[in-house]
Amino acid sequence: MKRKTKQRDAIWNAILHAARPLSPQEVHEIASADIAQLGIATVYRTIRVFLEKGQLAQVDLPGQPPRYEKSGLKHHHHFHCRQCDRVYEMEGCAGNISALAPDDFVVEGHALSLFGLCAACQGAA
Amino acid sequence: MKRKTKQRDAIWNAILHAARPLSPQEVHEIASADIAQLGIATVYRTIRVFLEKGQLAQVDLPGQPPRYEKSGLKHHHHFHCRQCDRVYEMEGCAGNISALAPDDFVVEGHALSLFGLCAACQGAA
DNA sequence: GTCGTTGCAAAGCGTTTGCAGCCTA
DNA sequence: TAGGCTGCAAACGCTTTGCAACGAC
Repeated sequence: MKRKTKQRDAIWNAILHAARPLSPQEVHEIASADIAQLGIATVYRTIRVFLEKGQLAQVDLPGQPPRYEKSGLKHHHHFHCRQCDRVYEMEGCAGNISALAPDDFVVEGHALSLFGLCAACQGAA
Repeated sequence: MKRKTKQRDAIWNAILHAARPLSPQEVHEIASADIAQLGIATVYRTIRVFLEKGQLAQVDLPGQPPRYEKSGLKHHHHFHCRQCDRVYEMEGCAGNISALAPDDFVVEGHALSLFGLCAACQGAA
């Protein structure tokens, strides 16, 4: 990344102002409000550049395409609403999870996610 | 599913005898030992039929294509080896995980997975 | 013989890449 | 002006679907 462009500004702003991890499609939709004919390929390329620079973190949930949030957040997990498909941040972490693995396995990390209905979708149901 | 065929036998046996969840490709490779020119499309179609019949359960891990294991196993979680890419079953479950979600969210379930190196890959390293 | 099932090839779908033109520095 | 960046369209990898032939019952 050598140059500052309005496409990159729009993409970065979209991610920064969202309070939750966004999929490439979500980023594209939001950033398109600023730049009408923004190409989806540019979104993918720019996300990758941000990842390599360490500005973005990839959020993988089971059975879901990757989403992205700004990096540097402290250890946390996610809640996936099965109705609106949005992903929310959750603070905290259940401890002692590594103990579940066999003794001769090396545990490098863990992923935990909850799913169900978010407050908004619960009210709408 | 109305008829018994050697393709379905081979696919079911592959899954049954594996002690871990298998991807469609893994199923195809294993079952191909029985039936040389087994088509990958048949594997996908048959897996779907087994899913609909409830004989199979889908195992989704973050950032991974779906894998499949026979259904009816008691609540458990998985370990993903980043070296050999295999997925292993783990017994047990860290309790009280639902408490992480906001109070006004409805938690329907959780997914927990560990990643690192399995015993075999650790020895090889 | 019927019709559920199969293998092959084509179609889908989300993501990546090639390339000519654009635009930042 | 140079060359990084963009949009478009083609290419990709994995999964699904269409279709004619096969084979279980």
